[in-house]
Amino acid sequence: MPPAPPPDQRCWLLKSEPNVFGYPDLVRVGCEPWNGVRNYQARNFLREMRAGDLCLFYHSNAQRSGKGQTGVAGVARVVREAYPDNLQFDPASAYHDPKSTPDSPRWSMVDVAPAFAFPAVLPLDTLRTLPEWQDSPLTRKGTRLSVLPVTEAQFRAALAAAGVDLHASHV
DNA sequence: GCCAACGTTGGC
DNA sequence: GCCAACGTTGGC
Repeated sequence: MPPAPPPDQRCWLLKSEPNVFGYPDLVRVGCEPWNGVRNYQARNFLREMRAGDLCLFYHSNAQRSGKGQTGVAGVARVVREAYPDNLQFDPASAYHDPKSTPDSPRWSMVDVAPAFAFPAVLPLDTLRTLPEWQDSPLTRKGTRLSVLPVTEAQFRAALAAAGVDLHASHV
């Protein structure tokens, strides 16, 4: 028997507006199809996700909606790998894509479930102060990807800054 | 293929 | 509400 391959778990960041769907909503529903992504680069990242991958759950635009601070609210886990986004075929949806067909769906989604919440939202301002996050698209002005890869160092730094003990979290 | 107009994102 | 910085669209 060959040795088991090393786990190639990757880390990601998912943006969501908390007034639309926040981390508490994810906890409430238990599992959520991450649909509505309509950017090719973000879609490609969705397709790279593997079951078990961990995602920082980022609350964007939180101030506007009075839903707390903008920043990372917790960690989600990928529980189902990319499959066709249901909304692209729904004419009533704002995410309907008339150019997409069931034969060759253009857009994908994954299912995510809550892993653990941060004790408090880790503010974007704090994230910006972390050396690991200096070069991230998230902290650079004008980059608006809603799905983006995060390095393991960035992931660990975020958890540390949030006061999360990685070992105690059963990640 | 170029590029101006337009729409969207998202911090502030 | 403002607006910078993108991505997309569509005329040519």
